[in-house]
Amino acid sequence: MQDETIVDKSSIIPIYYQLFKYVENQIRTGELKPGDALPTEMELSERFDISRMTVRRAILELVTAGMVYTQKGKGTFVAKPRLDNVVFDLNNFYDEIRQKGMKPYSELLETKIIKADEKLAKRLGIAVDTRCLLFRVVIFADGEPLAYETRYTVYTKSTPILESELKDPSLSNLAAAHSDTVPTRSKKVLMASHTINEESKVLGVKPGTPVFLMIQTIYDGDNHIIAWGKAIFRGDRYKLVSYEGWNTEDIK
Amino acid sequence: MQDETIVDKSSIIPIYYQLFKYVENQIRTGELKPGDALPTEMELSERFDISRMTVRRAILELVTAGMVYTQKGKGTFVAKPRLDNVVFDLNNFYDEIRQKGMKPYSELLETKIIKADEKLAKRLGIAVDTRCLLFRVVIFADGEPLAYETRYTVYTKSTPILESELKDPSLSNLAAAHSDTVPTRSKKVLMASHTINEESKVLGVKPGTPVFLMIQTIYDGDNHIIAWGKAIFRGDRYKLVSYEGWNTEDIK
DNA sequence: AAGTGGTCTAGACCACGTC
DNA sequence: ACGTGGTCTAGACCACTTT
Repeated sequence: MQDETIVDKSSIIPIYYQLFKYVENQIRTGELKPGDALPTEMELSERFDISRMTVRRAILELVTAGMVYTQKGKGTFVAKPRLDNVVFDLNNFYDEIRQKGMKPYSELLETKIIKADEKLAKRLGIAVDTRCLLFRVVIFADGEPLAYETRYTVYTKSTPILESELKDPSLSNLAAAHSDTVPTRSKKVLMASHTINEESKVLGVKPGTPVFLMIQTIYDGDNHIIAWGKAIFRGDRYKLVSYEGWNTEDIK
Repeated sequence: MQDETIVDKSSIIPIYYQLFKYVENQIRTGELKPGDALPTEMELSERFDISRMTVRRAILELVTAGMVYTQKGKGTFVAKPRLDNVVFDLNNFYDEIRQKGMKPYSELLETKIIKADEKLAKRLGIAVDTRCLLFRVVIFADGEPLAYETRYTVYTKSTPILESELKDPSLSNLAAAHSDTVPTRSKKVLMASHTINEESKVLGVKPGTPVFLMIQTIYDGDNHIIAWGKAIFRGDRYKLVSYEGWNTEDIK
């Protein structure tokens, strides 16, 4: 009992991928509906005359894609698309701007070495008066100011500030260049806010313009904070888009 | 040549998982640094006296976790943590509120059947005057208004509006209940904005308070729009948090 | 030619759920 | 007792990279 019309064993395309696409299509077209059981692994193995391990590889891909779920001792079932979750995925400003077909450019407003005051010392988890590096940067898209960032790193290495850092700046690069340890983790918090006076001037907008406010903290492997940053970006120019569910390619 | 001190073959814990954790730890502690090559699959297989397929399973987990990458014909290498990407992952309001230890509750301001005007018809991709269902809901956390949602769905089924829908409302549930087709995809756009008069009153804040504005569109399997919604949530009460890199559990 | 990861096989035993 | 998915083995051949 076998069916070669679906799976071509002589094809260059891996068998597991062919089977994955076959089942994916069955789900997409509604032939298999949420809650329905898939054929058992043995059944698929026999039907297409392929080994069970190969079937399992295909099912693993479906599980990873969130389209099916398995239950030990029971079977494999079609999942309901989870549409109530939202995932906003964005890259650094430079890549995001380029991706939209615009030209990124950044202007360094200020860079200096300072001694940490109480507030900064707390943010970086260091002692007061520790030497720190301060950066103020404005990021432009096609000549228009889009974001305003303030960054701090501990300045332990006395490394000179390189031109290259100013060209495509990101907090983690900054942290990597001026720290003894390797940045491995980051935490970012996004809030809705509006500009105050200084920020309005820098971004060239009216005071009170809606903005996103993002606080970033970068950690090394020992969970020590090695950098802290605040980014403000214009709500009228920047949107976060999220696609959820199956085969979201079509609506992008 | 084998080493049983790392991998315990008699343990209940799967071998591939033990190996995964072992390598993960080597990377985490810096014993293996970004760019370093992992031992070859054959080498790991012989060293721990386990089959190559099991070694591959462990490596697959590391690849999925973004900690290593493979190159055909060359080897497997430790990846650099990508810290410039941001992923904001949030559930529906009810789950988010519960997760923060607060009590969610929603109040239905209005629900009625309307005929689509031009603007709504365009948003839902339907003809003008098509019958639609309108929902206006305020969502509370511990008695304090947090979000204000306006939702529209095409009203083809004449399904009665159930009490259960009002208890834990979400746009996709609404769409599922009042549409002939199954919601399988959604698009959400997040913007920074501020309240206007009506929204300020409903949320009990001053006009001009910073808010997140989220536009949701729900599609069925044929990419027809079956629901559209606008959600406004308070910027002073709601934050989006994102963790990136390796082992972000520790800093949560 | 030798070594690497990518795919695939045909078995095996296990824990779990159902009957 | 039986069927299910979860793990594991000891081979095999392939495409690719390096020597």
